[in-house]
Amino acid sequence: MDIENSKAQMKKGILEYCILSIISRGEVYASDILEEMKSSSLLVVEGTIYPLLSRLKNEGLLSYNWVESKSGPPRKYYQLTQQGITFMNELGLTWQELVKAVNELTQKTNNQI
Amino acid sequence: MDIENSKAQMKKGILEYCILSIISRGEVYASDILEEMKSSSLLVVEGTIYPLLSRLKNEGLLSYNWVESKSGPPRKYYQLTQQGITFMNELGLTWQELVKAVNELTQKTNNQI
DNA sequence: AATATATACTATGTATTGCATAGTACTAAA
DNA sequence: TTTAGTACTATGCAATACATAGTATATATT
Repeated sequence: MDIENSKAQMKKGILEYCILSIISRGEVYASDILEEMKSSSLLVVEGTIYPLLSRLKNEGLLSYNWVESKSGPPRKYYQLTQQGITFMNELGLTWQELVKAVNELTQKTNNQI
Repeated sequence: MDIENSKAQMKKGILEYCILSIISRGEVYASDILEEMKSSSLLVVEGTIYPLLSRLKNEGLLSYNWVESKSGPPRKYYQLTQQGITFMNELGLTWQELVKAVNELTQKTNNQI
């Protein structure tokens, strides 16, 4: 039985919310997001974030500008669309409800073990 | 863009923890768990819970006794194994760390929007 | 007694998602 | 010109929740 796998499963569903949240603070490109997630101990890798950004863009939650870089190929700087902002706020509510529900459910337990 | 889907994705990774937690309070069978989850606004359905219980049992986190029922076929009453208790506690730690990390990450944001 | 209904568990297939991996393309240093 | 670093793209795999259909048992209804 692998705790690492379960840990990864827990993380899965909230990546979307975290990434929208990071982008909402100001324009960033993929590597900025990777950095930010790493520093929050929510490790993510390239293979995860690029497809996710593409998906969110295709769904109309994000848009981007190409920006030239001095140290390599151009970068996609992402920003939230109006729809993205709305969606992020809904995810925030969902997250809070989830935390509340899980904490209530599991605290009943901890008192008895 | 479907908020319901994202909501479902968030829920995915924590079901395991919730179910172990419920079982740790005392022996229950599948329908008890379904009831408990529903009353915590963490809706789950049969098709989810039966395979999950089987998986956890095969992994050695749960064991069960057959108990006769007056209103239908016999029931599997589950309990945690020692390994299951250990694992549940690890999941609890993981959950708390995750909540902390996500809240810190997203609160930075909310202050600026 | 025979059928219908409710309950409980089983089995199979699907969709979504994170991730591993390999590949392309561009810039700058060596 | 080659090498290293950076940024994005494309493909396939594994894990999980869920939909759906099916099997089996006990009680209720006729």
